[in-house]
Parts: sequence; C-alpha cells; structure tokens
Amino acid sequence: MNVLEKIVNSVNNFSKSERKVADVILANPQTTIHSSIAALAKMADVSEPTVNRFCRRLDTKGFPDFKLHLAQSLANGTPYVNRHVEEEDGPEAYTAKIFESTMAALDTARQRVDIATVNRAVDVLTQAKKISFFGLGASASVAHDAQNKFFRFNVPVVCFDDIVMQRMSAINSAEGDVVVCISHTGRTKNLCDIAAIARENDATVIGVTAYDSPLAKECTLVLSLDVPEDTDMYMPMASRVAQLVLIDILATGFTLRRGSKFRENLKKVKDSLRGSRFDKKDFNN
Amino acid sequence: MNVLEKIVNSVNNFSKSERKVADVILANPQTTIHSSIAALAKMADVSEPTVNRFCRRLDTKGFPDFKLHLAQSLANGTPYVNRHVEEEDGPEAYTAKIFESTMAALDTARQRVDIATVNRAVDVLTQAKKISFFGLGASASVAHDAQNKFFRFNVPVVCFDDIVMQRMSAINSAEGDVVVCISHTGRTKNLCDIAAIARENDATVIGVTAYDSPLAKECTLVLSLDVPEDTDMYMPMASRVAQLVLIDILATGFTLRRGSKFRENLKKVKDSLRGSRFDKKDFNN
DNA sequence: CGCAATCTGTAATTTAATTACAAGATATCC
DNA sequence: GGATATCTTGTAATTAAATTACAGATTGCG
Repeated sequence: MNVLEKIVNSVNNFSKSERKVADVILANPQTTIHSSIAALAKMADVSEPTVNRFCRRLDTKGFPDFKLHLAQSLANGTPYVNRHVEEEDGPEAYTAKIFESTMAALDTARQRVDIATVNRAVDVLTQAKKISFFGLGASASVAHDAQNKFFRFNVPVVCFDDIVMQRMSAINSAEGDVVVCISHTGRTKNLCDIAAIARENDATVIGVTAYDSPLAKECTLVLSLDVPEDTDMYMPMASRVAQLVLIDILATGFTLRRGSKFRENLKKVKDSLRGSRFDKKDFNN
Repeated sequence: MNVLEKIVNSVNNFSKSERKVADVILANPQTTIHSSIAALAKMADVSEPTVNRFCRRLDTKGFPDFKLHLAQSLANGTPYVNRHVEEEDGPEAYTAKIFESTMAALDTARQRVDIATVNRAVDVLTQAKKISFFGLGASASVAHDAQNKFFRFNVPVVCFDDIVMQRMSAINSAEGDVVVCISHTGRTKNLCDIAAIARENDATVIGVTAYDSPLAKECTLVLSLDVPEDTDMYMPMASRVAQLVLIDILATGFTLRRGSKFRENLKKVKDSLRGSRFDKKDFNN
C-alpha cells in the first residue's frame, strides 16, 4: 500500500505528536521529501526522534527510507489518496482523477496478471483454426477491438455482440477453434452458456474475466485482471481499459510467436489503408 | 525528464568511472535506492566521491537527492527506458512493456489534453438533442464504447461503424445534434466527409482526433490527445486507450453536470442488468 | 492520589555524505 | 615525442544527518 494512504488510514493509531507530523507531511508532501529530519521536526513542532518513530510506525526503516517511499507515492502517474471523482469536482479535477485512476488500475492489472497463463493463451491462439471473440454490453467493444487486431493476422476471426449469433457460432465450433469470452464480472448468464456450449463442442475457451466467477468455471483458460472498479460511477471504466491492454498483449505475443516473416503481413494490411486516407505529405503542404 | 532516461541519454558524457556507476544503477535500480553511497561505490568498484559526482552531473543535489529522483522514476506506472517490444522478448517482458507504455501514453495524454475544450465538449453534449458516435476501423470500438456509456444517460445516442449509415445519419442531423468523430490520425477520408456533412446540416461536430489534421479542420471542437504511437507494431494501441479514457472523462463530466438527481438513472440502468446475471451471493455460497 | 504505561524531548553516538586536496591519467600543443 | 594543461579519480578529513539511549513528562487507571 501507498505510504500516503497508509498515513491517512492509520491516523487513529498515531499519538498526538505523531499526528502533528502526519498533518505536516500530508499538507506538503512534496516539500517533505526534500527536507531533513530536523527541518520536518521543526515544521511539525516536535523533536527529531518523534519524526523517526513516526517513520518506523509506518514500517519503514527510518527517515531516509520513509522519504524514499513517500517519493514513490508522489511519483507521476501514481494516484494520490482519494482519487474518486467528487460531486464538486471541476473539469480539471475529474480529468486528472480519471486519468490517474485508470493508470493505477493498469498498474494493478500488471501486477496481478498471470504471465504463464498469458503465454498459454498465446500458444492456443497461434494454433487456432478460428478465433471468436464474444462480449456483451461494455465488453462488446473490447471484443470488437480484439477482432480488429486479430483480423490483421490473416486468421479467421469473428466477433459477435448478439447472443443469438454467439450461440449459433458456439454450437458450430469444433476442435482447434478458440473462443474468447470477455466479461468483467463473469456473471453474465448468457455468456456462461456460450462458453459451456463452445466447450461441449471441443473448442478451447479463453475467459477474460474475474477469477473464480461462474464464467471462469466454464473456461479452459482464465485470464483474470482483478482491477478494482469504482462502482460509484455505475459504469465500467478501468476494467475495460485493462481488458483492452490484455488484448494488446495477446496480439503482441501472437505476432512475436509467428516470427519476423509474418510481420510483413501487418505492413501489408497497414499499407492497404493508404488509399482511404489523406496523404500526410499532401496535407502538410 | 526521468532520471533513468537521463542516465541512458547522457551515457556518452560520462567518464569511465561514471559509466561504471551508471551500469550498476541501470542493472539494479531497485537495489540502488536502498543502498548507501558506500555500498554503491563498492558495487561499481569506484570511490564514494565518484558516485557523488555522478549524482551531481545528473542535476541532483547529491546522493540522497539522486536516490529520491530514482525512486520516483521507478515508482509504479512510470515507464522505464526503452519500452519498445523487441523480437526476442519473452511473455514476461512484452507484458510489462505493453502495460508500461500504455501507462506512459496515458500520462502524456493527461498532460496534453486541453481542459477548457473538454469542458466545452461536456457543455455541448449535455445540451445535445441527439448524440452520434462515428469511428472506423480501430476507432469503431471506441465509438461503440462511447455509445454504451452515453446510452445509460437516457439521451438519444447512436453509433455507426458503417460509412453508409454514418452518411445517412449525418445528412439527417440538425441543429442541436452532436456528432463525435473518432480517428487517431484524422486522415480517414470518409470520416472527414461525414464531419463536413454533419456541419453543413448545423450539427455540432466534436473531433476526437489529432490536432491539425484534415478531420480537425472539419470539426467545431477538437479534442486532441497527441499520444505518440509505436508505429512499429502496425496496430493502434495506446492511442485507442487514450481515446477511451477521454470518452470516460466526457461521460463523467456529463453526469456531474446533470447533478445528483440524474445519477439515480445510472443506478436504475445498472440494476436492470441484475436479471441477466448470476447473483454474487448465490454464487459465493 | 499514586502507580504504571506510554509518550516525548535532550544529548550522545553512530552512520552517512560531502569537501578538500593530491595523485594519476589523458589530451594538446609546440 | 615530450612537457604542460586539463580532466579524472581516489584518500583522508570534515561536516551533516540520523539514530540510539536515557530521562523527564504526561496520561490513564485503580
């Protein structure tokens, strides 16, 4: 846990003097990291050993170590404490908060994603006869995105956001086919059905979903992200971004696995778009 | 600039001993921040003052200050140096790199996005009679996502990824309608046409696209992100994530503007999903 | 009210970092 | 090619910072 959060959370366990220290640090954290223990003690109007004890209480080795932790908490991109959007936030505030909480979510996702499973998923995908991406609601756009990416690999890939089409597609799947089911909660009934049907028909089912969810139970392979979602907003945000990045990772793993020769294909696809675009040079002139 | 990048960039300006220090730090930066100057000097096989001089050359006040900067560079979310995916990268490496470069892109986007324009876009959206989201290719999934978000607001919202439908929709637009055109490059001809048509029909056109692009010229309001895209991969990655976050921001601004009463609606929409899902409690038992 | 436990500050000690200076290496110019 | 100038590097001394040990003060509880 972030040192700053830690300070806020354990404010009740502090003694009177320690709280003085906490207040000063929270008020100007940026200044703190460039202060000596003497300067900070003076600011908080306490003695130097008190500051030292304060640092130790926060499970740091001492004042210099504490400053290190604090510096990391304050580093760019790292969300400070309480980055939830508040009613009274102006555009500046909520823009910063959303960017920061999204970045924080990605960082969490990075730490939690199981590399071995990612690797196996790439394995499976590279050997697939056909790849299907299924998602509903917010996850549908992730599925679309995945299709857009894998489509470039010259592999048969489909994507449906319609349960009837998904069902028909799942029933028609066969051994060697890979079905990727995307759902943040993993509790969407229809999608669980799809996964079950696909597996009954010998397809490999990869779930981009919460570990230990009903959907996860139906999958051959589960890619869990476990991003804490700010449910206050009633809209999936961070989770879906994390899913997209995961898709990016799978796609990247795919291209790397296929080797350099294969990457020529990507260039071809990219070049094919040229006709539909304004030329960069033409426009600049 | 990040201290780590700085070290890498100025590696040529270092003397022999300083380079030894640089190598040791780059090899185990995490260890460095918990070492004393003596320990680091020993690891690099140089004297303590050399380490100190090294720190000063990097525009830090001294060794402790340098460690602070290093700690911040290493803090979560901050991309390290050279985060491009390489041919020989294993799953561990490319997973980390993609997460990190995405986070870096978001950080750049956060710094570059113009808050005033965001605010005006929110203004326009809250007053819209109808909102349309148009995107092609990779941006189509962003448009879908936007539809999914704004749909919850009980506002007429459409989304087309088909140029014919987009065209028809644009022609039918009228004053008070808002058209959001999404394109990373802003050079997709068809989408420029759509923007032009919509404006001719008095719709307000918001462009989520590159500043100074042909598409931007056709828009009433341009939300530029200017995320540096790693074009080596021939696939849009970071840019699209940034676009999504921007949509999140617009949606958030929208709900905040509409006030707390309005937010009840969101809860309703969310609750309506319950029937289609496995209950959390049921499953846990 | 008094004892015990906890908190807090002073002063001494230890540790770490920096400075000053001298020796060595390298480059440059005649 | 050698001598001087400049830059680099290390040793030792100095200074600054942080930590420890201890004693006084405060608070809580019987």
